[in-house]
Amino acid sequence: MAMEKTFDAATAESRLFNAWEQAGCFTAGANAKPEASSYCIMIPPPNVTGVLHMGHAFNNTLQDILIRWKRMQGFDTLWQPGCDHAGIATQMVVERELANTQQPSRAEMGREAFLEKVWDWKGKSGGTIINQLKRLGASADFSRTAFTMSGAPGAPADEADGNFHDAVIKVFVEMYNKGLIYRGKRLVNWDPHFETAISDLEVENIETPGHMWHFKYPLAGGATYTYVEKDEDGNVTLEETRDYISIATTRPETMLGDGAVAVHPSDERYAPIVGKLVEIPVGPKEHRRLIPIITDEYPDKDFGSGAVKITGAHDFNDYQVAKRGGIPMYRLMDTKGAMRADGAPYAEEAAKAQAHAKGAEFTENEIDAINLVPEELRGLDRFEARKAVVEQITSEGLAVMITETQTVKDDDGNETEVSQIVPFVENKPIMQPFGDRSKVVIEPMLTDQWFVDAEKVVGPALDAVKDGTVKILPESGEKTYYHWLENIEPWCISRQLWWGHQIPVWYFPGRNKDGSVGDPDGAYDGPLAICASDTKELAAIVKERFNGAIFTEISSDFSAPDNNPMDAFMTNSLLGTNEDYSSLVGFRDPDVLDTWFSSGLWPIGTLGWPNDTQEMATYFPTSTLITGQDILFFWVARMMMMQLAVVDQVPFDTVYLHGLVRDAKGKKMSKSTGNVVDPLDIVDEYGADALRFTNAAMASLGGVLKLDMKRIEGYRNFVTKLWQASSYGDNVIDAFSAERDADAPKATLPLNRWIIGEIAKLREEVDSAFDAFRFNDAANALYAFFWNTFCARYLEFTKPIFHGDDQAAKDETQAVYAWAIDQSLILMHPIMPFVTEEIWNVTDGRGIETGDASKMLIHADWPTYKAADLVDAEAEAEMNWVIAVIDNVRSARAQVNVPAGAQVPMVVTQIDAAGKAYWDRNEALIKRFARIDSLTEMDEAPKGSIAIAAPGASFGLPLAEIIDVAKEKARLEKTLGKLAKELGGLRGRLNNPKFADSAPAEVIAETRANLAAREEEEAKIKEAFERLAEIA
RNA sequence: GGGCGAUUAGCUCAGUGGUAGAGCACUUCGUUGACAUCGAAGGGGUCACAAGUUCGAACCUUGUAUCGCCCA
Repeated sequence: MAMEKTFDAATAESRLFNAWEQAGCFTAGANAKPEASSYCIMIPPPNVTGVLHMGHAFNNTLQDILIRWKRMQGFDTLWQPGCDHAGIATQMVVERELANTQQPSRAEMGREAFLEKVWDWKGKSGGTIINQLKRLGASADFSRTAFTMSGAPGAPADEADGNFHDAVIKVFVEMYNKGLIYRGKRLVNWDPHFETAISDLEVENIETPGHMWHFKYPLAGGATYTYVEKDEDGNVTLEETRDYISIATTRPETMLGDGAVAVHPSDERYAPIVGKLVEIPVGPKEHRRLIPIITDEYPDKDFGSGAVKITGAHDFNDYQVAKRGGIPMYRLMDTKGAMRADGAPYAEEAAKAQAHAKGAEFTENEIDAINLVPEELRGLDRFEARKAVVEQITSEGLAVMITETQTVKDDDGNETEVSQIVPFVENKPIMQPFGDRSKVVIEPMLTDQWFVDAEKVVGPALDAVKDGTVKILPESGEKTYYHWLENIEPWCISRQLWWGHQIPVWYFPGRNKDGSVGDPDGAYDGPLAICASDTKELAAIVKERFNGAIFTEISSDFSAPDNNPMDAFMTNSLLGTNEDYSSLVGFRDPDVLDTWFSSGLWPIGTLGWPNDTQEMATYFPTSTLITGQDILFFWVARMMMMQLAVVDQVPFDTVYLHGLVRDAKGKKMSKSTGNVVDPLDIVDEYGADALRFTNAAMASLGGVLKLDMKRIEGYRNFVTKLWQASSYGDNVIDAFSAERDADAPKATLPLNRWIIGEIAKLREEVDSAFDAFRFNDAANALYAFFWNTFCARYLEFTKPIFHGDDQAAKDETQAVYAWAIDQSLILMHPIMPFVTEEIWNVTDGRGIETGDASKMLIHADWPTYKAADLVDAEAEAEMNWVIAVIDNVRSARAQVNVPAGAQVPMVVTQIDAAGKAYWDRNEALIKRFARIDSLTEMDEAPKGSIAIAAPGASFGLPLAEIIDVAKEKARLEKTLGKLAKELGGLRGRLNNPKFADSAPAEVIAETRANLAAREEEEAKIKEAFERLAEIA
């Protein structure tokens, strides 16, 4: 059947994809050879609320290239797709939908009903991004699409069969029992909008306009000191008596929770007052707290006044200082970021804090219970409180004042300078943390959270990369990996959300034997906590531990009416004071696990662990992970730690990291800049193959990814080129009618022997590029081969054969042409699956219409032939000679303005035996493409000829009457100039005795051969130049 | 401030010690029967700078400058 004029990507893509999917081409193990090794890629699970963006398109193109390549090679492949449940993002999406459809809010409907809504939403809309991947041609095993919440309680029937939930819970319980997970009070990123802790990854630090206020903290009891400032040379520039220390802050509202003022130990200005007490200048005057001046390495002497207030509960740096110095950390805000309104009146609370400062013992929880917000600020939003605090301090005269001079114009236009004393407030940009979803300012907050003790599990993850078990590409990624893991922090894994894996820990509040609040064990001041994988296991633990006590659970949804954790407290406390419990009432921790905790188990969780599955046996450890370098820490490192901690094996052997896809100028794509490119728009306009080829060509190791539309257009043209060359084979030379074979046809013509060898070289190049994850090298090799070698040379050179009457030559060339196209399609298929499959199909009706997967290109055998076997050096030398003659003639003609269409005569003055043979065999071809009508042998070229030098031969075009002699002279002079430069370099090297001594023999031989060739060329051109000089 | 990286043709980028490359853009020419989403022929680079190692450096070392990214 004749090929259409052009490739219609829009209709072909969906038709081909459906045919592949229906024929089961993507399923695990499809096209595997018997006894094949396995090759597995885990998709980095996109967010279930996500839509496809360029980053996904790039990332998944690379994965698909590798999978298709390995699948064609006969490996037992699995590309495992799926999504993560994205706790915060999904809750946000569903809550927004509830609001838009006038349904009750999350809080109104309660936890259980809300989760039902989430599952409904997931069923309706959760598959968006996975379906979008199909538009790219992604050949993942969609029948295995996984979800990090599958199998969770409350999951609908179609999500209940997965067991990701079991895996997550089992890992938590095991790590808890091994002491790798603990609960504690620690500073976390708190999102006041969603009222949950969030991970560092979900925080965006953005520079925003802010203010730096300067306040005076008076020394206690009116004490004074001499404050001295010196310049670089030690000269005194300021000396005065002060009764205060000056503090600079961007967050005055946190002053209420200050625990100390810190200065650098080497700061001489404050040395006299270190250890003294200062008064926090806010709050009711009669209850002002006193805090100490301490030393710490953290303050920067040159920043602000050099003195820093320490608010351990609301700042990450201060937290470290407070921990080092044993400074109390007072929490000032509630979960919404408003100033606390709980607790006793301020006077009472301030007294507690002062008592603690003087040495009274308080537990962590007791300190946390202290509310140091004065009555008039309680309940205010933090930004409102900030204004109020600034106002209070300023009105009390405790702001640092400066003189500001302004020029003012009066009504008559006279300018006068007016000075006034104003509070010192610097307007300056400050880095502020924002929640990436909520867009509100993140509040560092001291809260109770669950943590993985990362330090205890980091060792094996470090070793696996250090000893080469796992490779990270590009190599610089390994350095970053070490740096982070060697300085690892505890990992906060609890989130105050409803959508997620609920933490499998139950609390049993009660009363200690001495009557104090505590757990039924009487062990410590928190409630008793028991970790178990489910309530059945929990009941067994309770029964055994408390002499046969029955376990009764109350709901942990304390937002529900009539449900209060105090119920459990009351019930348990009524149960007597000895160990004879008959029943214990507990509730489950309401928090859920960080989504990354489940994503961290993606490799084993998707393969069915903890069950002993065939997939685990076959595909784990997996092979290659391709992901963005921005989640090296958050995901890659955690997968390493968790898989090693849980199954004692690395999750993959190679990690390929890539950067962010940017616009053509290198700017980040963002909605606000308006430079976002939708990959599906590109697919619509240029076809998926063009986008994929662009992605591959951009993917140099460690390279920056700049997406340029011009480039996509160029690769769309390449798709067309491939189509046209195939259509020439089909419609013009009828190459595809005969039977063909995977092996190269027998060929006698040098042209055909040559292209077979070129294909073999290409196959090696493509394989070694893919092996080394150099997708760009593979793409460039394919592009250069097909455009410059196959189309510009081979295809053109077949024309004289089909215009001639040598039937044997025609038959052979048809066979070789068809084979070369087939091989090109195979080698290009991983990068451009659609157009290649379509051509494969229409040139032989193979597979797509019949649904026979074994005849589709996607399951064709990847070739293994070697250049060493298929390259014919003789044929190669001959074709290179022919090409050199044609190129030289064309170039010379163009430069001296011989009309391109003119047929001209040529003379040969000298030619060696090889050259003669080459000429004789390729005369028709050379004449056609060099536009030569005759060749005459002469001893000497006619005066005024154009000189053509070829290896072993000298030609001339006797066109004295047509050409511009001056131009020809200029051309030859230019060539001689270039040659002279090259010759100089080559002779310089060869004449240097040290070069002969130190350089490898092959380099010397190569240099000599090169010199000889250049010298021959120079001699010919000089001769021609002299001949030309004779006539002009 | 700490860590990682970059600087090569007008633009976007390859190039891990042996004659500086590609694509795009540019100039000139072209309705020769695969293809104008094309063809032919060209121009264009002190490889950021400086010093060093080497027979030989875009490439290795050190420093400087500028620019990114990540973490504070």
